Amino acid sequence: MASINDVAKKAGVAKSTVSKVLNGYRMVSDETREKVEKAAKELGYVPNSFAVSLSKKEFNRIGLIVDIRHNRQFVDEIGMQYLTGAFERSKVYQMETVTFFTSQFDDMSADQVIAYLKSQQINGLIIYNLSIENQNFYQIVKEQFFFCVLVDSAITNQKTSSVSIDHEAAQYDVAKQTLAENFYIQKILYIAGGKGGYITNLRLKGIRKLQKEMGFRLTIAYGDFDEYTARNIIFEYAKNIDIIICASDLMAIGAVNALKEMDIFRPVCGFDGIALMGYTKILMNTVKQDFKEKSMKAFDEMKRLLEGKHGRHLEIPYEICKIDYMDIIKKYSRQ
Amino acid sequence: MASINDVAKKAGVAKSTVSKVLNGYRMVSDETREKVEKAAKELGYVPNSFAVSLSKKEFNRIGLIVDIRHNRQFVDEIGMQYLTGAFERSKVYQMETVTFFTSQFDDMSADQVIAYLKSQQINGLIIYNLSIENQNFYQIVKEQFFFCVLVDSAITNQKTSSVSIDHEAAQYDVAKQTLAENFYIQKILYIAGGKGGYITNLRLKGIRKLQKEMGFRLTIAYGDFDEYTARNIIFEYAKNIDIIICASDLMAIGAVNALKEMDIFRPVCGFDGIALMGYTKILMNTVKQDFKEKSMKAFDEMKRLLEGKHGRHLEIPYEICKIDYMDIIKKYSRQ
DNA sequence: TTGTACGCGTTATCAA
DNA sequence: TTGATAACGCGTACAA
Repeated sequence: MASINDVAKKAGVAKSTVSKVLNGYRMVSDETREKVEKAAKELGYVPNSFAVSLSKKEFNRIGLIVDIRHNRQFVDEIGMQYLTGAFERSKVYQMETVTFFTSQFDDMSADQVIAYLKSQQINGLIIYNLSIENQNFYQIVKEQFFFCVLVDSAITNQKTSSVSIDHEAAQYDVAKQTLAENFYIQKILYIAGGKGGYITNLRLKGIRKLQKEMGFRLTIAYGDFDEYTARNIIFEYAKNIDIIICASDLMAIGAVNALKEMDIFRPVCGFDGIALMGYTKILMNTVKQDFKEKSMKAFDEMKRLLEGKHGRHLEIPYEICKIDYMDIIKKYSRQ
Repeated sequence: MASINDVAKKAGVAKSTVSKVLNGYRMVSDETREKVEKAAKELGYVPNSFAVSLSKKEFNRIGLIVDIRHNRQFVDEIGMQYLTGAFERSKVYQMETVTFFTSQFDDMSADQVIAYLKSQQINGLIIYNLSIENQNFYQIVKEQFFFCVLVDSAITNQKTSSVSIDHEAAQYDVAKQTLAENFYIQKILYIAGGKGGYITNLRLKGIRKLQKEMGFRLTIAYGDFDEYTARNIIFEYAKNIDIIICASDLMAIGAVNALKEMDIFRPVCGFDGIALMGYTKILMNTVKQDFKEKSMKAFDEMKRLLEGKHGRHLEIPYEICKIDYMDIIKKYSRQ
């Protein structure tokens, strides 16, 4: 790899001059500029970004933390959209990005994680779907070791922003709509996420608010965002229930499939609007979010934090709809 | 951020001594070792990886190139598994990894891509599912600008290895098995991938080999690995066909759904073994690969190349099976 | 066993 | 307008 010294030698100038030319300083004669540019081109010179960072004392790298431990299909699809959104923005802002899956940190303490990230010169973290069990990152966020943007969690502090939809309102809306489409509803089964989880509690608040308004009987079970668990919950409760509201599409899919096996019908609604829903061929209400858009917003917010602004909460829109198979395959078709 | 100088000052030793202690040199007295370790700990010292690289002249970063332009669901699921596999290995080998989606490079020339990657100090590329249309990366691989490992393509040269299953044999096997399960098969429709694609041609070879052996009538259509396209192909051809062999699960899913709409039954088989298949509730033969395992093998191979070994082709095993919904949700359940 | 001095590739300052 | 030189943080011969 040709270095700036090689270019300088070839062009017959000092390396500081090369640096000036290549960084667009204006106080250079056209003659030397041409000499330098020619030499650089011929040598295929590309500046060493490590040396640039070192010299400029700028080490701005953003870590993308994707929680990949569970919710396989769910996370697959959403995670990929998160990444594409972030990558797109990182290119625009010329900020370097490093991707991590939380599973990489499973056997580390918080201190070790911090040391590891710092050694990689990371000073900003975008954390997607931080789950309550992830003690390490909760601590990292709280103690403000890095600038953080949380997607779908909602801690904010001086160095931390959060980006998410209004989970409470969304859960309220999707449930209400589903109820409106069905008559004689008395008993509702709500399959929540993980017990004690932040998002889980917000969504629970939404369903409770609706309960207060409409006065149905509410049974709550925790499905842990897990399809298989939701399935078993259905087997246990569904017979004496009129309708099932799920805190995620994946659990809703598990629920519908269990109902089919029981050979009974109950209306079900989900949450997230994942494409997988289309493949089940079941048209049910769900809360659709634009994950890529959300991720781009998160990146914008990171930039703001890096510029010294104070952390804040950002809300993004959602939509109640049904996911249709044909829409999905057409949307992603190459035709 | 504390630097090595700060540690040295605090410990009252020279920075070279600090370096020696922290890098495990043995020729240090216990006394100074303790002093240094204490100081480092108190300051929360973490070496600057940029400076380390610069000093050691080691810039080993591996770029992971994921082709994300199309095959949405397909790529979602598989891409994520590729990434987890690579990340796992990168941690073991202590090699830094940078993730790219090909869409980031869409508006760049090959030279620009090379310059960009080089400026990021990348000298190894693991390229997943390089499609024939991706001229840039084909050129990059061929002209050997970086050490490359191709997953599911098969160029090899001095600096390039490839890792894949035996596509020809796999296509042959899955088709043969599917035929064996059905009688009176005369006319076969083969929905291939992209015209002229490397993998597409290999799989075509497999089906043609079977045709020679068994003597059925073979119709070939190009589905472009696209579900929607496969669907339309079915509408056009399926009536006069006994069985449908697809070069990907996604196309197979599109095919089955189209058949259902036509209200006719035809045996179908797929290729890849993706989890999505389970959600369609259609039990069909497919070629199952372990994508994570494949990605780890690719990383191992990259390490080999970096050590100066010659590029080569690596074959990994596959399995003919049916993807069952219950297996899938149990496998990924947290219970 | 410890410290000095240099080099890695770059930018920035200041003198020429 | 250009060039020498000092940083940036670290590793490492080599000298002490």
